[in-house]
Amino acid sequence: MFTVSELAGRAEVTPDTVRHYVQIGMLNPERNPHNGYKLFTGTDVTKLRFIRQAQSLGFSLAEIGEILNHSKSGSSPCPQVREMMQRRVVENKQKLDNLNHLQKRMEDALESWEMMPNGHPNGDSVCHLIESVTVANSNA
Amino acid sequence: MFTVSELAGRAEVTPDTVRHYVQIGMLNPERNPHNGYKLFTGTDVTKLRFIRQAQSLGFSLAEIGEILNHSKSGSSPCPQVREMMQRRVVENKQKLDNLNHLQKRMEDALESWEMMPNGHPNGDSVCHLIESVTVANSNA
DNA sequence: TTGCTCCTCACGTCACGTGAGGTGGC
DNA sequence: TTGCTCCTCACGTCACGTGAGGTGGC
Repeated sequence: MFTVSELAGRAEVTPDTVRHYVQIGMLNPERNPHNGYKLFTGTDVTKLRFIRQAQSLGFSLAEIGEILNHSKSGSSPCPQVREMMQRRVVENKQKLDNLNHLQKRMEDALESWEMMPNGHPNGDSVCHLIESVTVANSNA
Repeated sequence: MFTVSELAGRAEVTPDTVRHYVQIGMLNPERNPHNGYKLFTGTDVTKLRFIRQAQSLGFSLAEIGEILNHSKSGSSPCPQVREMMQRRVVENKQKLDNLNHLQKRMEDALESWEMMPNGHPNGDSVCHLIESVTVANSNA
């Protein structure tokens, strides 16, 4: 049985992260009846590492929670995971497109600003540099 | 003078966004003494459009607030804006790198999973698909 | 009177980090 | 007794969106 920081060390997270996961129900430790300390098992180590691994693949805690619930019933979460991952790939591609567009707009702006003087603000203008940029249709 | 939704319409934002900006002090309307309604000016339209424009370039409201404060003194915010934009370009490049790495890891994972069977969870494993992926050093 | 808009709280989002105030273990 | 860890609130982060409950304008 491990305490909060023993578990945290084994999965390379902070103790506060462990406490957070307990609070939102991702981890359900027993308690030491003498002092209320949380007590984790080897399975919790596996579970916590799994959570971190899944996060590094871009899954949200909510998604990981679903996978965990599914696997509690003993059935394989794998088909579900394959589907979720496919959705995530598509979403991330969209995000990359947005960020690439943003990057281009920022670089173009910087370049065109090189030739422009510094203006002074008035009621009709705050900073003509920013105002000179073409309006975006989509936010990043 | 414009009401909340008249201003909102002129800058293509929702009335709730306008109220939010008032609450955090980005916009400081006068009040109609008879009913407490917020009253905005043409300068507020310029300002709100500026805020949206800057946001579309990736500036945070806090950064935009700084620019706005600076320009209130009548001095040019432009040199500051050039610097901030350069920082943002670098940061965004970093973010793009992270997301590209994530995308590659996700696509590689999906591909390698095609050959793998669906496993069943136990105390040592939750989903071997996810666990089979190489651990990431940096989170996205 | 109806229907639209306005007003002010105040909570929810996402995944923690960071005090605050107090206690157990060695 | 000291120093480290543990515990439980509870607030802050970012930029709003969304009720809740009530009022003004035409």
